[in-house]
Parts: sequence; C-alpha cells; structure tokens
Amino acid sequence: MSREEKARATLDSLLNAGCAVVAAEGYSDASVAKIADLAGVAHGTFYNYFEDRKALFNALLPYEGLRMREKIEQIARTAPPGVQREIVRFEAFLNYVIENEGFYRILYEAEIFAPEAHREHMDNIVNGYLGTFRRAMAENRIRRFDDQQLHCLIYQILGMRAYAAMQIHYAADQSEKLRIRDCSVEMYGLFFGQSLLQT
Amino acid sequence: MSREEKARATLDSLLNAGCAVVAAEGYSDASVAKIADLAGVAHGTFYNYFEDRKALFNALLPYEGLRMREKIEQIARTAPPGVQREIVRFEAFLNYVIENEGFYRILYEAEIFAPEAHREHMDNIVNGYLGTFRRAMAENRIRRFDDQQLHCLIYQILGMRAYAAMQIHYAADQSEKLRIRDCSVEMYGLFFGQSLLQT
Amino acid sequence: MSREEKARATLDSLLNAGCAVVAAEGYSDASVAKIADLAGVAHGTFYNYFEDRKALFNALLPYEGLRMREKIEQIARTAPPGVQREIVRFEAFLNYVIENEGFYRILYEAEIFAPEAHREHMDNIVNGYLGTFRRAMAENRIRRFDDQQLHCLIYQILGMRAYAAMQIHYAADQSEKLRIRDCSVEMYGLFFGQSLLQT
Amino acid sequence: MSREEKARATLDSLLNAGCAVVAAEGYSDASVAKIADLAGVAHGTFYNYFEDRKALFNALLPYEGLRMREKIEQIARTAPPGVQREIVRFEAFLNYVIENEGFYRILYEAEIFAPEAHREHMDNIVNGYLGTFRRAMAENRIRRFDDQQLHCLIYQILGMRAYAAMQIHYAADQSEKLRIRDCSVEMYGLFFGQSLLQT
DNA sequence: CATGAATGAGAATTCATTCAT
DNA sequence: GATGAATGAATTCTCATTCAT
Repeated sequence: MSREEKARATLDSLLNAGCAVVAAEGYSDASVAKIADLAGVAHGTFYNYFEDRKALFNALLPYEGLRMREKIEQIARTAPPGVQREIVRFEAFLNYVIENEGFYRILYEAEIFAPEAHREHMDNIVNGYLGTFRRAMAENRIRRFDDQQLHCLIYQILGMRAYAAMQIHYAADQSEKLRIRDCSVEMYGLFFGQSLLQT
Repeated sequence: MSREEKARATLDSLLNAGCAVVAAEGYSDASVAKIADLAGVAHGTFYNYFEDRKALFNALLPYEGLRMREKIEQIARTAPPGVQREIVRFEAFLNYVIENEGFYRILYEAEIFAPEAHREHMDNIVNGYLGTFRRAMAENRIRRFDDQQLHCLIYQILGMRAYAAMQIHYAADQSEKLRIRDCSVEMYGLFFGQSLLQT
Repeated sequence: MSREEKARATLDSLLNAGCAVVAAEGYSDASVAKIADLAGVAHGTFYNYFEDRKALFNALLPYEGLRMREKIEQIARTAPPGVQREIVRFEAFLNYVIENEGFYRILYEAEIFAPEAHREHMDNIVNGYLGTFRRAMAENRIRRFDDQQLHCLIYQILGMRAYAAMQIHYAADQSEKLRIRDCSVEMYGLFFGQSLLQT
Repeated sequence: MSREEKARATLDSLLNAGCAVVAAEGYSDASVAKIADLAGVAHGTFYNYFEDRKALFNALLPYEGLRMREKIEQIARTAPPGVQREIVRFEAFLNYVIENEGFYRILYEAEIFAPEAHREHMDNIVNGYLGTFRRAMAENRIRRFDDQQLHCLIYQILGMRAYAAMQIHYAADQSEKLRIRDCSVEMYGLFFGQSLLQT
C-alpha cells in the first residue's frame, strides 16, 4: 500500500469505527478513545484526520447518509415516476433502517450532536424532493403548490418517514418491524396518494 | 410554610430550573451544578430530590409535556369533534412550540437523554389518539382501521407535527415561523382530511 | 476545624504546593497534577479554588511577593531614611533571595507565566519607590527629578537588584553567594549614592 | 544550488522561522510543528538539523544575539572610548529593542527556555565589558576595581539596560517608547558617569 | 536527505456524586 | 433536610519525537 492508500485506509477505519460506536452507544458516549481503539490507531492519530470530536460527528452523517440516499434512489429508479415511485422510496427507506440497525441513531441524534451535518442532510433531501415535485407539477402529475407549500409538504413527508422509522426502531422483534413497515407503507400511500393528485 | 410545602417548593425550583437550563443549553450541557445554582439550592440538595441526573431528566418531560397536552386539549375542545378538531389540535401544537421556544429541545432531545420519559410521553399521546380515532370510527366519522393501522397512522401524524415544529424551530424569525405554521396547517389539512374520510 | 478553616487550610496547601513546585521545576513544568498531589488533595479540588492553572500562577507572586516586601520593609525601617536605608533595602532583597532559594524562579518567570501578577508586582514596587523618592525630594535629601525621570530611575534600580539576584542565583556555592552579595551592595552604593545627591 | 547550499538554506529557514515564532508567541508556544510549517519543511526534517526542540531554542539566541552585538558595537565604535561610548552603547541597545520588537522575548525568555544559550550570551557580554573596563582602568580613565567588583558592576549595568528595555517593551506606543529611551539614557549617564570616574 | 503519518504519554479540565458537618 | 467541599474517573486534545517510505 502506498502512503496515500494507507492514509485513506486509516480515515476509513476511523469513520467506520465512528459509525459503529455511535450506532452502539450514541454520540454522547462515543468518546475519541473508544473510536480510536476500535479503529486500531493511537488516540493522537484521530486528530490527524479530524479537527476535533465534533468534526468526526459531522462527517458521519454525510458518510452514511450518502450511502443511504444512493441505495434508496437506486431502488426508486426501478419504479415508474410519480406517486408510485415515492411510495417505493418510502419503503426503501424503512428497509434501510431495518437492515442498518445502527443508522437510526446516527441519523436522528445528528440534529443534536452534528447540527451542521444534519442541516445539510436535511437540505439535500428537501432539495431532492423539491426537484421531484416540481417535475411532477410541470408534467401535471400532481396538483400545483407554491414554494412555501412545497417546503411544508416535504417536511411533513419527512416527518412521516422519520416517525415510521422510530416506530420500527423500537419494535420488539424483527417480524414486528416487518409488519410495521408494511402497514406504514400502506398508510403512507393512503395519505400521500389521495392528497397530491390533481383535483 | 410547613416543612412539606417547603419541600414541594424546592422540588418545583429544581424542576423549573431543569426546564430552563435544558431549554437554553440542551440536556447535554445541563449539569447538576447549573440546575442547582439556578434553583438556588446546594448541589447536594439536588440528590435529596432526585436519585441522579437522569432521574431529573426523566421528570422534565412529564412536567412540561403534561402542561402542553392540557393546553392543547383545552383549545381542541373548542372545535367540533372530527377532522376539524384534529386540525385545531395540530395548530395548537405549533403555537405551543412558537410560544414556548425552549420546549422544542426538552421534547425532542428527550428521546436520547430521557428515553423512559420519552417512551411514556409517546405512549400517552398515542393512546389519546387511539381513543379519538376509535370513537370516530364507532361513530362512522372516519373509515375503518385495525389496531396496527391505527398505530402506524398515528405515528405518521406525530411525525408530521414533529417535523413541522422542527421547520418552525429553525425558521429565521418570528414572521417566518407564523407563515410556516399557517402553511403547515393547510398542508396538514390536505393530507389529513382527504385520507381519513369514508370512501 | 470548622468548615471554613478547613477550606482556608486547603487553599494554603495549594498555594504552598504551587510555590514549592514552581520553585523546584519552574512554572512551565508545574502541572496541576503535581501541585494537587503535593498539596494532598484530589486534582478536581484544585479547581474548587482556582479558575484554572493560570489563576494559581497569578496568585503565587502576590502570596510570596507580599511576604518578601514586608520582610524587606521591616528591615529597611531599622535604617535611617535616605540613601542609607535604600542600600539596606537592596541588601535585604539579596538576603531574601539567598535565603529563599526558590523565590527567584517564582519572581522572574512570572513575567512570562503570570503576566498580570508580574505587572501588579512591578507597579507596587515602583509606587513604593515613587513615594520614597518624592518624600526625599520634598525634604531636599536628593536632587530633583520629574515623573518620567523617576520612573526610569526606578526601573534601572530594579534592574540592578534583579541582575544582582541573578548573579547570586547562578553562583556555585553559598560562600560565593555571600561574596557577590557584599560586593553588589558595595557597587550599588557607589552607583546609587553619588548619583542622587544634591548638586 | 549544491547539496551543501541547500542544507544551509534549510537550516536558515528553520532558524528564521524559529525566531519569528518565538518572537510572536514566546518559546512556550513555539511548537516544532509551527516552526517547520513556517520554514516550509516537513516536521521530520526539523530533526535532521536539530537534536530536539531545546537544541533549536539554544541556537536562537546566538543567531539573533550575535547580530545584535555586532550592530551595537558597530555603532559604539563611532563614539570616543570611555564613558561616552558606553552611553552610546546603552542607547544603541535600547534602539535595537525598539526596532526589533520580537527580540525582547527571544532574549528575556531565554533564561528559562534556553538556559545554556542564555548563560553563554551573558558570559559573552560580561567578557566584552570586562575587556572594556580593564582597558579603561589600564589607561586610568576610570577608577580601579578588582575582578569581583567588575563582575558585580557589569551585572548591575546589564540589569539597568534590561529593565530599561522592559519598560520600553511594555510602553503603550511608539512615542512613549522613544521618550522612555531618551530619559533612560539620561538617567543611565547620571548613574554611570559619576560613579566610575577617578576620585 | 525529505517526508508526514503514527505514536502515546501527559496535560488541563469537567462533573456526577458522596458525605461529614 | 440542607450544605458545599472533596473526590477521581473520564474526557478532550496537544505535541515532541520516530520511522517506514
């Protein structure tokens, strides 16, 4: 391995260790010592890669969040555009949460412990939806909304999926998670489908 | 003041100080020292009233959350039962968040820092909605759902209002908060109204 | 011991330990850990008495410096006022340095590590001299100087005694220290006596 | 550039960077990292030129101190030997301090952070004065002193100029610095001139 | 020689909690 | 029951130095 490759590997170790520790114990208990230990590097090495603890925290959500968004979009593209695709997107999100147990904490504690990253993550997602909705409006697939309305709409959509994820997260076992997922998708379709159609 | 009254006054001081400090700085930075100082008692006194720091945290949400729920229901009761009332409830919640700036933190950080209280708070609210919806179904005011569906529905409703609150919380100024509130209520009505009616 | 007395005793322990450690190793190597250990208290206790490490450093010079100034003035008062007394004062200072080995570091490193305290210490001493010289001028015991001149004069006097102290501090052994002291006093008299007299 | 020239250039970079950083932040905060960065070399390169951090510190004072002594002597040679020349020397020193703001720290913190270099610097200066005074005595320009007396005399002279420099260093602005300089020279002449003449 | 990532000992500081008064 | 000094484990972060490339 070249020097550069090694550095990249160390950075990845730290990011992965960061994710693992935060997933397991939350940001609050994710000490630099634990993360460095798990990454297999000296404590000081941490600070060669991150300004401080907060900097790692702010790097976690982009690192994991991008992975999630890509996975979801990849699946979403298999569905026909429009309401149908949005429902697939919702389901894909819930599946991601089910399959990546720890992601829930990384994402939902970020508002508190990695506010910059959280804001950016939110903005990214909101912007993605803005584009989707504007296209849909342009093509007359949904009714018209002004920008303010679109923003409020999107936040409420995000709230639905966030709280569906919460419900799943706190479910007792795997089969309950799956049941909640299916039922949430159904309810989401109910809410979502009828409300946005042309009148 | 009798001994008992004095004790109750001290307890209240601590709870109020706890709310104030958490509202201002978040649970994470709400040290026992700060809370005791603000309450005007010695640090040691804190432990005569709470097992430990976590115990106070878990007491905060019931203390403030009840106040909120009462305020909201009081307003909700002025509206005719059914979809209309639920929309009023939603608006009342957003108004509460606007008027009680610090409450947002007490509530939304509780999932992390006061998980027991948060769970109970959620259960209380969910149960409230369960009753409301069951009555509405019994009276044929809304379509029928089974229990699983009701739970999922309610979580999504809570998600909407939580994220509308988030949007308001991060709004730049008061007038923007009010605009978001009004627009969110409108969107909520859109989602909510059409989806639940009898088909 | 009452609670208050105990607190005072702890504070004294810390101040004395601070002096001892700084005297032995210099401010630079005087860690809070070493000082607390020597004082026989927990590390955290240190911070019940001092804002931070710098605060202790700034407390050291007043603590020791006052002791020195009192000792010197007590001796100086035994001499007749005027040039004679000033020479006694100079000698008393050198004796203090000889007898209080560690004081040299506390005093001369303070310019770097406890700048506020050093500034105040200097001002105190300068003001003391200002008074002395103004009285002497008023009584026609020395020639006249304006304020600017007095300040410059005093700084040079302080430089003499500081560097005489330095010479003593680095002397190989006790007898050499004493020789340097006596000789410095003699030279000081030479410089000092002739220059200030009325012309 | 030959290999040797390049090495010399790197060494100079490090020495100049060392001076700059110490002048700006003091020895205490002059980390190897800052110095190497400013010199434009890798951290590891530092250790090809200096055993350790202390070694650089001990190199700084000779590097800058020599420059100062040469400058001063060059000016001093323009004055007639004797008391007159010594006063010019004193003034030249104060001017050097005024013109080389950062030098004050390099010089006066050296006693603590570069004790070997400081000792040598002092010895060099003391020896310079010893020669001067011995010549002056041989030529009957000043009264006679034995070696011990000469040493004490010289230390007190050095003290005067050091503290005059301190007074200047802490002066509020440039014009005050100049006033203090002029007044200090005057007072120095008073002390110095009358005391050393033949009696 | 130059590089710069890795090291790890050690520094300052915080704070929940205890307990003698 | 109230007090507040004492505790000490834990945390974040720094930096001189090393050494494989």
